[in-house]
Amino acid sequence: MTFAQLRAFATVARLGSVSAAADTLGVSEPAVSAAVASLRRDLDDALFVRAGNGIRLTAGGERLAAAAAEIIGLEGRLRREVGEARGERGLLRLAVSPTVAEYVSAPLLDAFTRRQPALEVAQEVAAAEDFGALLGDRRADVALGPAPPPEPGIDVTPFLRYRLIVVAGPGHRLTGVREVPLAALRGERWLVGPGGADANSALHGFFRSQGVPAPQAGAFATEAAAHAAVAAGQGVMLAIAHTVLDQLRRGTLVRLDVRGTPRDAMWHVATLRDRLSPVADALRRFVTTPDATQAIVTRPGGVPAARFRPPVYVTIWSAIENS
Amino acid sequence: MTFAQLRAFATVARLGSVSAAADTLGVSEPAVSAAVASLRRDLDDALFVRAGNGIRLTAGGERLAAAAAEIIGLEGRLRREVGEARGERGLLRLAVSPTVAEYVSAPLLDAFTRRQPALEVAQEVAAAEDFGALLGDRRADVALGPAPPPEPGIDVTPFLRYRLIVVAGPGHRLTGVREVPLAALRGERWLVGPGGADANSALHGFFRSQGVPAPQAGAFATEAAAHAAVAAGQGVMLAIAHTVLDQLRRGTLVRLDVRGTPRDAMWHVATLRDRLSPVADALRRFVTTPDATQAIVTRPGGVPAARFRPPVYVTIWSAIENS
DNA sequence: GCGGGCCATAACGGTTCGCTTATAGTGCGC
DNA sequence: GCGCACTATAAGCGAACCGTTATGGCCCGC
Repeated sequence: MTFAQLRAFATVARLGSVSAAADTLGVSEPAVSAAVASLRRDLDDALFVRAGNGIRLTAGGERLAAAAAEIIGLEGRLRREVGEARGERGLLRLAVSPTVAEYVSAPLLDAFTRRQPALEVAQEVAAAEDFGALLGDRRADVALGPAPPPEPGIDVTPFLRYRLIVVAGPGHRLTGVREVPLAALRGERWLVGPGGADANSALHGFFRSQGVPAPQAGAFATEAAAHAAVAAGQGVMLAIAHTVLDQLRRGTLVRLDVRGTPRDAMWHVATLRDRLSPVADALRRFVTTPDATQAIVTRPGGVPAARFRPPVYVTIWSAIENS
Repeated sequence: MTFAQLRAFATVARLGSVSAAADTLGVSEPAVSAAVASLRRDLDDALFVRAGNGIRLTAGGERLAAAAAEIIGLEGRLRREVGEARGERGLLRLAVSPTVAEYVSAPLLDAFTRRQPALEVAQEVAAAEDFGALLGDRRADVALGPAPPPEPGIDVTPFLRYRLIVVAGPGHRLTGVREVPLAALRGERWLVGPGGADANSALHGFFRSQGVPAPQAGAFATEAAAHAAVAAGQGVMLAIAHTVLDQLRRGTLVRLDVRGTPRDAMWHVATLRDRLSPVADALRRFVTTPDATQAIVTRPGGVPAARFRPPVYVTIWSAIENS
């Protein structure tokens, strides 16, 4: 499999014709046909079949078309980035957990980049289990989130304590009751944000610690959307205290005094132990400063839109295992 | 540039040594050295320099390492996906705008996949301008969001009307005032969600329509977080009415009767005009049904976490332009 | 039925790749 | 200063790649 072959197939898939692809690529038709034949052999899939006066992609061909376009796009980005790297400003690549992406990284980076003007920051959202792989493959310089599993060569230090509390809508029947046992909430609908589906989420950990099997939760695309649903009385939720402070103060959410809460947890910063770039090291040291904590906890009215870059979600596939 | 060369360089970057990389790759040291030399020539960058008893990546080398790991990971995913495509259940690839990702796609897909059990859905978040490229490159079967710019071969049809209103925190000085001119809100802090930074966001369109230059907005990682900040009195915002219905009813947000609002807008579904897969066509038809509208507007308590897959953000690079 | 469009295969040459072994250059530490 | 560890280059060889022209098979439409 080569880039040229992928480009040939992507063009065929896009135009729906081998000869048209050969035309736009500026080569003869058998050249494209040979590229496809090579991919067919390599991937053991017909990729497309003739269908009357045209072709129809197989299921494998559909997926190859998508992946080929993505890979070719990445190759272009690669050339651009390496070309632009000469004498350019630094690039800091951050891996963050979904919750950090939603509540921590924007104010944190806003504060950090004010101190480091000529700096470009790219964010990727990933699960904490993948932080080690991302750092090891140099896809990220710094990772922020729950503590990843320990790994040789990876340095993990806590930087911010947060508390998890159970919140519900106003007027909940258990409002004001002290030391509610978790079992008393049986039958409640538990709501979670985007990271809540997997087995080592905060919710699962909390239930495990209380010896109660984890409930079937309702998932929302963001934590804040789950907060709003809880405020509307659609369920209860294990929330990060400082993200719901305003709502608690205004009474749109109420805290339930569930046994086992408040539950303390820490966000961690993970980096490679050695060969750390200066910017990465600066961020690693910055996150533990009071300034950083201040920026995160007293979240202001959003960061200036011009300085805001939404994070990018990624899926991790180990880079080395592939033949 | 070949996959083998990228794999060689990624291994060098990960291990910080050419000979160690040769060792783990099971080849001689000059083989790896030659691969690196070829990349150096190709990209016109030293990639790494010897630094005492080891190597140090250049800025270009850092970026290449990250991109190489990503490309190689993609190649592995490609092989897996094509291999698994045989006789498997269908795959529906969806491109959605940030707002659709936050408020529309989860309930919509939950309702849709109940009718189509053996279906896997992958979501990518992108700007509406890129919908055409994503569909053309076969990276997406269906796109949902604001109307993308018209393009030959792309079919765009509206499927859901929504209204934009201006909301503020309770007790805002302009509460109850009729027909507030936009100019009267000068000095207000405008808050936006993740899509609000670019020039053809809803906020920019609204200000343009009123002949007022767009303000410097405060950006949040999610729309819901911006709602919460508005409720806390940190600013005003142009919100999608049905996403703040509960808050308006409870009085945690109030609507300001700004001239030009409510402003109607439509979400559109975009597909290729021909060669549409059966599932894609089914979804295209489903989104306009009352069932779909119902599922979106009366957003329930989140979709079951087991059925939830967070969307993936992507950056678009045209696949064909690269040499 | 037959021409024409379209894709697949064959045969072949020039180039690059990927690997080897051998050897030269470079910087660190004793 | 010299050995040592590490990287870079050279030379050579087989395989794969990328392109061409020529030709065959298949399906559609006149």
